[in-house]
Parts: sequence; structure tokens; C-alpha cells
Amino acid sequence: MFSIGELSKRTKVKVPTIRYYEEMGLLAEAERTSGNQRRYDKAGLERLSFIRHARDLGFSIEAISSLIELQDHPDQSCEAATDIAVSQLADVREKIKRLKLLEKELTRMSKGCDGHGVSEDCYVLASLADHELCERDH
Amino acid sequence: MFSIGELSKRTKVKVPTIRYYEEMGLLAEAERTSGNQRRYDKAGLERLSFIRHARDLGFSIEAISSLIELQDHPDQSCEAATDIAVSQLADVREKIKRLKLLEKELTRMSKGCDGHGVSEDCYVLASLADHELCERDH
DNA sequence: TCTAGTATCTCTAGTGACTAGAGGTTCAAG
DNA sequence: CTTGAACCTCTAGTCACTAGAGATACTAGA
Repeated sequence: MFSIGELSKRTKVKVPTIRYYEEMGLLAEAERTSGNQRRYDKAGLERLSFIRHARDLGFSIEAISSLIELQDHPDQSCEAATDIAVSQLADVREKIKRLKLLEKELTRMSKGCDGHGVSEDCYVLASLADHELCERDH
Repeated sequence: MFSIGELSKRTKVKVPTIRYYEEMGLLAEAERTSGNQRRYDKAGLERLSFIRHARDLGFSIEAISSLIELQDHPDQSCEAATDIAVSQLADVREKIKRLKLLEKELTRMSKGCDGHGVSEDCYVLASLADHELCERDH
């Protein structure tokens, strides 16, 4: 059994975040000492690691909730879990696509001005003001 | 002179968002009719287009504030503007890098399970529970 | 056993960039 | 002059935390 600080150190999840996850129902309510402090065991550590890993991969709290629900019912079909992962993957791909367009546009803008002139002639500012200067949608 | 609804239509920025930008100081306080409704002119339209374009490119409200400040002083050096653009570009590149790692990991996970088994054997859930199963950092 | 210092507790409020809704007023067309 | 859409302000909610206040608990050393 270890304290919330110890759990925090081991999982690299900040203490207030752990409490927040408990409040959101991702973590079961922890056991308490006589002085009302939380105490965790291996199961708690594993669950928090799971949550942290999923968050790192960009899953929402809601999605993680569903994943945990599935984890707690090992006999149920895991279709929902793969669905969530696949949809998360689609999401990530969409974001990458969008960011690549931004990258192109920002690169073009930055190259257009060396920063040594005055605002009036700045290509960065001109590009922002006039969308026509952009090469493509973004 | 046109109404906030008209401005919204022309810029594709929602009405409450326009009011929000005004509150945040991005847009100057609009003139009002005798009945207290906002009225905009070409300058207002252009400024909002600028803001919208910058937001589309992922600039923060704070960054846009600085850019507008520079725009309002055409005689000043535009170094700060290019700095902002370059840092935004670095930010976007960083995000792309990170998302690509996630994409790889999520692809691997999704491929590992067809969704037809039970949760207990689900590779998606197993991967989330055990970081060791991942190929690389993310 | 006492004490000092760190860790923990709960609660409230703030972040960014909006979005939603209530309840009331103004505008423009017919 | 009426009707209905558009507008007004204000408050609160979103997501996933983060920060801070003020109080209590734990733990290591004297």
C-alpha cells in the first residue's frame, strides 16, 4: 500500500490529476487511512498506468471510461474497444493531414519575410490579412 | 454598415464568437445603433477576416493580439511577426511528429485485434495496459 | 515523546476558446 | 402596427486539467 504521492511518482501522473480521475470515475475510490489519506495497491497502480497510457495516445476521458468498462468484463466482446481505437486512429490521421497543410502555409509565409523590414511590408502580416495569397485551402 | 449577423455570414465566424473576440480585445468595440446593436464597416470585416485566418492557422488569441498590434504600427519592425510565425511553425511540426508516433502505435494496436474476440484476449486493451508491448516511445 | 517539515486533505476558481441558454429588446418586412 | 427573426446581456458549461488557500496527517530525527 502506498500514498498518492508515491503513486504519482511511479506513474508520472500528477497528484491533483489522480484525484481528478477518481472524481471522474476512472479510478475506483481509494482506500483511506484512519487520517483520511488515500492508499493504493498494485491494482490501482495498473489501472492508473492504463489510463495514463491511453491519455498519452490521445484517448478522451470518455473513451477511456468505455475501455475500462470493457476491461472489467473480460468475457464480453471487444468489438467496442477496437472501434474506439480505430476511430481514434482516424482522428489522429485527420489531424496530421490538417497540420501538414498548416505547415506548408506557415513555411511559405515565414520564407516570405526575413523579419528585417517594417510591418507595412511584412509578407506574414499580408498573408494573414489576405487569404488570396495562400496557395491552397487549410 | 452591417449587422453582426451579416458580418458573421461574410466571415463564417459565429455571432457569439465575434462578441467574444470583442471582449478579448481582438476587435475594437463596434459602433452601436440607437437601439444598442453593433454595426460594422469594411475595416471591421477585414480585421475579423485576419483573425479568422490566423485562428485557422492555429495561432492563439494572444499571438493574434500581438500580430494585430504590429499591423497597427506599419512603421515598426516586423521581426516580432516573423518570430511568431516561425514559432507557430515549430509548434505545428512538433505536433505532427508526435501525432505520427501515435498513428504508428494505434495502427499497430488496431491491427492486433479484429474485434471478434473477447476483452480478455484483446490486443488493444493489452497494449494499453502494458506499455512494454509498444514498439517505441510516444 | 516532541517537533519540524513535508505530504495530504477538501474546496473553489482559473485556463483557452469558445458554445448554449435564458430572458428581454430591437429591427425590418408586410 | 404587428409579427418574427435577429439582436442584446449575463451566466454557466465544455475538456482535462492546474493553482491556491487553509486545514490536517504523517514521518524522521532529537
